[in-house]
Amino acid sequence: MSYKQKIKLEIEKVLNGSASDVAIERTKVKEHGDVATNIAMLLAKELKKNPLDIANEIKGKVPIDLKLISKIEIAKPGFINIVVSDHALVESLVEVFQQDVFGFALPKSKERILLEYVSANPTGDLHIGHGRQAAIGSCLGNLLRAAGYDVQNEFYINDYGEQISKLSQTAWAIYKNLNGENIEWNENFYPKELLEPFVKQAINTGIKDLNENSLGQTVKDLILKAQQNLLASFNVTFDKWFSETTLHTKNETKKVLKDLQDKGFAYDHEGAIWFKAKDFGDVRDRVLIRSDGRPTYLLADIAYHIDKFSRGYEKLITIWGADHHGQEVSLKGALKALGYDNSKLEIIFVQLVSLKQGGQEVKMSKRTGAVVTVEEVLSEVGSDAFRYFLAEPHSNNRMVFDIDLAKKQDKDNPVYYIQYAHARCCSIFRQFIQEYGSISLEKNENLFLDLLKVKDEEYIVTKSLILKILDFPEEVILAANSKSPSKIANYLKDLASDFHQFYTVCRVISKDMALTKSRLALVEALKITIANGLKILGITAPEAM
RNA sequence: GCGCCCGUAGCUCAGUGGAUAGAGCAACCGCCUUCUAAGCGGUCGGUCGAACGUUCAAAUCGUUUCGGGCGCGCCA
Repeated sequence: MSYKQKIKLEIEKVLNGSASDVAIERTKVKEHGDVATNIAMLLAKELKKNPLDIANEIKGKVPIDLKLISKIEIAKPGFINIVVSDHALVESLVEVFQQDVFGFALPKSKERILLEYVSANPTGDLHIGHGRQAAIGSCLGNLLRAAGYDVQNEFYINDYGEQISKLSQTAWAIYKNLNGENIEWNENFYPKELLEPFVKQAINTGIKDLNENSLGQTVKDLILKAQQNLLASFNVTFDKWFSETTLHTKNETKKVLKDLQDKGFAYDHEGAIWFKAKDFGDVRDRVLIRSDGRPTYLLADIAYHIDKFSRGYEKLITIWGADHHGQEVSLKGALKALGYDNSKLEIIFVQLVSLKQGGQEVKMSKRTGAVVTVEEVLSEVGSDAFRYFLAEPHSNNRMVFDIDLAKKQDKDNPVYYIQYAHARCCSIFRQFIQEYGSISLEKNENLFLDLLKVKDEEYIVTKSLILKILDFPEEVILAANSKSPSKIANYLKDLASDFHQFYTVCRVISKDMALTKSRLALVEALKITIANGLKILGITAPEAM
C-alpha cells in the first residue's frame, strides 16, 4: 500500500465516517509539505464550522510518528499540510521491485475495450494526420492496458465501394498504359506516380484471372500490406484488421437498414433511403442508401459499431480526425435508435498536424506538393521521436511538428532528455561493475535505509526523486482515466529532470558502501520507472547513448 | 447562420475547483582533474483573449462576447 493510501486511511479514520474518499494530493511548493488535503474546507459548510477549526481538530487526532507522518501544519483557508516520514517513503520504494510491472495494474483486471484508430483508406499513402492518430491510438492502447483494461486494437479497412472501384479503374488504366495502350486519363483517378509501383508489383505476383476487378483487389492488398509494414515500423500494431466488405457480404448492413426502417427511423425520399438523424440532434437527415442502390459509408459504419457491441465489448473508443466530427451525431443517433447505449461509444477527435522545418511551416511532399506523408517524416526523425512528438500534445490541440527539434540530440529534445536519463542509470551500473566486479542488492526496505540519512541539498533532491517515482502508478491511472497518453510524456519529462538534478548533486558510487548500495537501488527503481513509462509510449529505453 | 475544437511568458506547450499560474526554447550569466556536459544552476519574461456569474476558493465550472481552425455532400 502506498504512503498516500495509508495517510488517506489515517485521516478517514479520524473523521469517523463523516467523509469518504479524502483526497491526498502532492503539493507544488515545498513549504506546503509533501502532500496536502482540502477536506477541512469541503466539510466546513456541512458541519457549519470554521475550516481552520476542523483542520486543527483533525491535526490533533492524527498520530505523529516516524512510521508515516512526521509533521502536520495547518495553512490559511484550511489546508492540512503533511510531511511524510522518511521511513514511509523508503518503505514504499520497495514496492517498485515487488510489483510485476511497477505502476501497471493487473492485466485484464478491468473492462474490455475495443479501440479503433487510423482506419485509412487502402488507396494510397498515410499522411501525417494518420501518423498522429496512429501514435496517439497506439499509446492510448498501451496506456489502457497498463491501467488494467483488456484492450483490442483494431483497424477498419474501407475496402468497399467508391474508392475501391476508383482504385481498380486507375490500376487498370495504368496496366493498359504499361502495355503500350494509349489510355484516356480520368481526372477522378488516383495519382499515377502513387499507384504505378503497386500495379507493377501486382502484375509480378501473377494474377490468374487478370481483369480490372482482380487487379484492383491485388493492388489494394499490396497497399494494405505496405500500410501495415509502415505502421509496424513505428510500433503501431493491431490485433485485428476489420474488413468493411464483410459487413456487406454478411448482410449486416442490410439488417441495420431493415431495423431502422422497422423502427420508423428511415424513410424514402427522391429515390434514396434516409435516416432521421435530425431526430437525434443532427443538423440534417442522412442518406443510408443512395438512389442508385449503393449503401453509404454511414450505413456501414453503423453496422460496424453494432458488430463491435455484439462482440461483447463494454466500451468502444474510436479515434477520428477532427475533420470528421460532423459524423458523430448521426452515428451515435443511429446506435441509440437501434437500442444501443451510445454513451459506451467514445469518439476521440485528433486535431490536424502541420509541419515546421528551418523555422518555417513547410509542405514536405516531393510528389504532390501538398500532402505530407508518414514515410517522409518518419524516415527523417526515426520511430521514437515520431511517436513522442505526435503523441505528446493533447489530441484536442492542433500541433506543429518541428522536424529540426525532433532530430536534435540534446536536452531541447524531450525524447533524448528522457532516454538519456535511462542511459545514465545503466551507465552507473556499468561503472560499478567495472570497479567492483558485481552487484548484489537485497531488495528489501533495509536497502534504502541510508538513502535519506543525508543532509541539505542531497536530502532535498533525493526526496524529490523518491516522491516522483512513487507518483507513477497514480499517473498511469489518471492518464488512463482522461485517455491522455500525453500525461505520461509530461510525467517522464519531470521524472527525468528530477533525476538529472539528483545526479548532479549526489554521487552514487562512493567509498560509503552502504550509501552506495542504497543509491544504486534508487537508480534501479528509477530505471524501472522510466522504462515502464517509455513502454507505454512505445519508445525504446536505450542502455547507452 | 448552426455545430465541434482551441486562445496561458516573445515561441512551443503543461496545469483531475485550491495556496505565490509552471516547464522547455529563445536572450543573458555561471558550472566538467570525479559515475555520460545528450547534463545542472541562475537572471529576464504574465491583466491565463474579454466581460459577467456560481463558489470559502476559478486559467479550470456556467452564460455572453472577440479571435483562430475545422465541419455542415446521394464523398469517405
